[in-house]
Amino acid sequence: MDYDFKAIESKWQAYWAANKEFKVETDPSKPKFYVLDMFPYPSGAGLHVGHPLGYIASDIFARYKRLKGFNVLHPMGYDAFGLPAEQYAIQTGQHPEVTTTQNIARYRSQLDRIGFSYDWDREVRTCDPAFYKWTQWAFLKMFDSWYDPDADKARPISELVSRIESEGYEDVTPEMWASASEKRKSDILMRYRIAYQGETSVNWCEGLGTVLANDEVKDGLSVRGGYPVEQKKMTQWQLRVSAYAERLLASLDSLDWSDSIKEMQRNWIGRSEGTEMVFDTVCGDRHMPVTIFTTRADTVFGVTFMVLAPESELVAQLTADDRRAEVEEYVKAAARKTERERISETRTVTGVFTGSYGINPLNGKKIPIWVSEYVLAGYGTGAIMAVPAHDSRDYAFARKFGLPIIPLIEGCDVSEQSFDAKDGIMCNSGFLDGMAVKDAIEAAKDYVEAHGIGRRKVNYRLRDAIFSRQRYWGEPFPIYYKDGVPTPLPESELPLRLPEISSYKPSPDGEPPLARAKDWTYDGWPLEKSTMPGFAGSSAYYLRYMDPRNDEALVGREADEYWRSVDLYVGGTEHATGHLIYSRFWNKFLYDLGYVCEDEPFRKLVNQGMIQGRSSFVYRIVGTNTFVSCGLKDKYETTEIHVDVNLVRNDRLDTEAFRKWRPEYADAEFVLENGEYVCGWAVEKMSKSMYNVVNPDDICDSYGADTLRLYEMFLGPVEQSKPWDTKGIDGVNRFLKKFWRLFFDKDGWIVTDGKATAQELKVLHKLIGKEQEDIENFSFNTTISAFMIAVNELGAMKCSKKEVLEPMVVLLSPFAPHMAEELWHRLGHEDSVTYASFPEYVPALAADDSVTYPVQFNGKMRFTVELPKSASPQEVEAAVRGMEQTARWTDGRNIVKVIVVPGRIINIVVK
RNA sequence: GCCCGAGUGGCGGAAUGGUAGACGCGAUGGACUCAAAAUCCAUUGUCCCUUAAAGACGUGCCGGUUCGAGUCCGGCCUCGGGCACCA
Repeated sequence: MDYDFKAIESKWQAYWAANKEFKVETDPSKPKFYVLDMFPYPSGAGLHVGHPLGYIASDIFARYKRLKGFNVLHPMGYDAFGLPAEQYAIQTGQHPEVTTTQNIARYRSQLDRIGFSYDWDREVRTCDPAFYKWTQWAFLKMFDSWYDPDADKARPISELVSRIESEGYEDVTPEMWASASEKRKSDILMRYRIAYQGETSVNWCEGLGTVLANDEVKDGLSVRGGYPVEQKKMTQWQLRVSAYAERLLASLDSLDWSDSIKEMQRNWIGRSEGTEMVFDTVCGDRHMPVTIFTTRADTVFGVTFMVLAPESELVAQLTADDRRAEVEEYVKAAARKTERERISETRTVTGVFTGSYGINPLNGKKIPIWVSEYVLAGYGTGAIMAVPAHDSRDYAFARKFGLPIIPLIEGCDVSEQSFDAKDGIMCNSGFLDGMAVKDAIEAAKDYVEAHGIGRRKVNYRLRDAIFSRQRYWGEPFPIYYKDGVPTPLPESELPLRLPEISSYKPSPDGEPPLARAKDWTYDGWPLEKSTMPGFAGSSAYYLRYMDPRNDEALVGREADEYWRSVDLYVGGTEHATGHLIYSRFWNKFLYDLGYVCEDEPFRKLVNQGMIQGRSSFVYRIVGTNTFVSCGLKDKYETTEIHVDVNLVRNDRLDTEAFRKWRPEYADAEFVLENGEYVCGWAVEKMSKSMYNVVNPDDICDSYGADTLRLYEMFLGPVEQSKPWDTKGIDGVNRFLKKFWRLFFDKDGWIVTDGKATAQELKVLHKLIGKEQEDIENFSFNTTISAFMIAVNELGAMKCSKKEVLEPMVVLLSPFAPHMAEELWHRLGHEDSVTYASFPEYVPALAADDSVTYPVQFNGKMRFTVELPKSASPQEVEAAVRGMEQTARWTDGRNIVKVIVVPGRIINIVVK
């Protein structure tokens, strides 16, 4: 009886769906485990074989945890707002919701074929009003909160208001507040709200007609679409993520994430400890204090000039009248440049002198103040003290404009380049002379603080997140403008639904598409016209899965306290500085206000690698329609042409299929080698234009979902990127057939009730031990190898005993659930194998009774000796020393010591 | 430039400091077959050699620690990823 994967897979997929086999409820009697995949954006192209890699891994883990007795939450949904659907809408007039719904249906059918154990009753879609109600709700909470630095957490803004009313806060006095207009009060509170509106320099992308967050821009181009991005001052909604910088950094240590992703987040947060220092400045006869930030307070004696960012407000105030024209010209030129241009012109040093001077607070020296692009307005104070001897950027600037360079470290050579390293002994530095740099930094900080010149300060690179997008297909802001004052919609009005509009383009006067909506008002006042960015909907979706149909709360108390946080999160590294920061921020905010009980959303994170494409090539002889096999192509002048990988198997071209592929190849001729046409290949990104996209549906058709699952895992470690290469898929397919043949021969079912031998039990228990250990370590490829060995051994022993095979089916079920389900039922079970228990591992049954020790002399392998497993290292040594008499082993030399590595090896050191 | 990660057969990849190359693919030979497919068996790192035995050499390069290093340490090289005027 043959393994008929088609019948088996469709049968059990239907059974699982009909019985809602993976439906899960809160069940305090069982321990919980929450396994989550990063939900996909349903693109029009559908899934290729790379997408399910992480899903398969997490599904194996989820199924394993169920067998281990956990109540497993394993949901799936769609990140459904986004650019491609909107751009398609702009081109075709098709409502993005229509496209999105179609794409979701396609994704769903593709996912279903692979046999995932999702609880589909918990599906969420970010574009569903019932879902985005809670995105809007969270925004309102952020609008209605401020970050209290004393409590070090977010608090309701009403607490700040009462504090201002009674005692004032920072520069706001109770009197000021009492007499302030509504507009003025709103402006004051905007400075503190977690979700606030403010003018900043934003990444404006003309090509997309919207602003973008920092993580949506790479190399000066938009990540989506690759359009140029420029800096523009605009008033936008923002999230005060920077208030959480320290907490986001500190709790990274407690997370079970890969070092590389934690490091990426640390770099993105960019904590830097330094000093803020006040320099007095003179512009004509006006004096003005200017604050700078430095991490090298020890180098103040080497300051020879100061630099302001072109965008800094200080520039206008510090420009002398006779320099004004030139400075303004420079500032304008800098503003005109796109981010892209600034990057491409890296290291070309530009700048202009302001005509004013700063006074070094430590030695009273007068130093010129310049403006240059290399100083950023958004970091620190937008002004720096320049120490050319010990900072490479200051050095380049000083060289270009002929400014003095004063070395501060004994023996350093600054004739060719600056000395940036923080080691050596200080000189030319007054009271710091003779100190080591590290001590001097601290001494200088102490001095500066003691003399009221400045204070210690920690700066972060992490910026607040720009939260407005000038687009249609996103969550509308629950905000309206009453007399021009941003006012939150009452919670009872949520969700605020996206209005229907006639065209998805920006309005003729350059406003976002929502400006086209009829009657986009609340209570007679205009509603906010921008929408939220892509990361809004994905920031708390993991919480919604816990309680997806709750109309009263994002997540109910009971569900939250049971499921708490995600135990295992699987997804790609591309979200390291976007989604994974925003989600952590969002979660910490909700935690501060008591809406969730865990401070961190994702306990353990596994980043699956990318599956690249493996493109195939044919070689056409120039000017002909004749194609030459790869090995012979050097004998002709040829052009390399991508050929659809689905026409190629094991690098051999199906020439008939090739002729039918395209009309122009219908009469193609071939020059073969050994009767075959061999294709060339290269690893490239999987994409339509390279004809290297492999659809999982095709693999399911020809090999089955179980083979696909096994093969994707067998390809190598989950975390590693690798090209998809169908070569080798026969191996795992063969394994499944062999497994099947333990149960069936050509006449049918052959499983017997006989008692298992010690040998057979050893094979079984070795596998149980190995699988348990490997799955916990997320090492699935080695488990599959162990499985292959076990099946080969059982096959060789002709073992068809139920006592052995039944646990084998359970062991197989996380990997090849369809086959396991079929066999499980044939073994007489009524229930799904989902409810089986993971077989108990008995190490004694897996153990060998004797061990073959390799014996080495001075590390050189000489012979082996077989000793009982139970022998202690001392007994092993005694046994070996007992053999010492056999002199030829030691060549007349004496044994110095015998090293016994238990269970492993014996090494005899001779001299 | 800075910060991570990785370099192992023809290929994908295994190896708590302990017989490197598990497992799979591919290849070669064989069995079964009229034949093919499927299946099964054997061989498969390199060199030396007619073959075998036995040996020598082998985990990017150079050095070190150790009885013993793919693994640990120091210095390079190459590739991949992230950040990039962050003072």
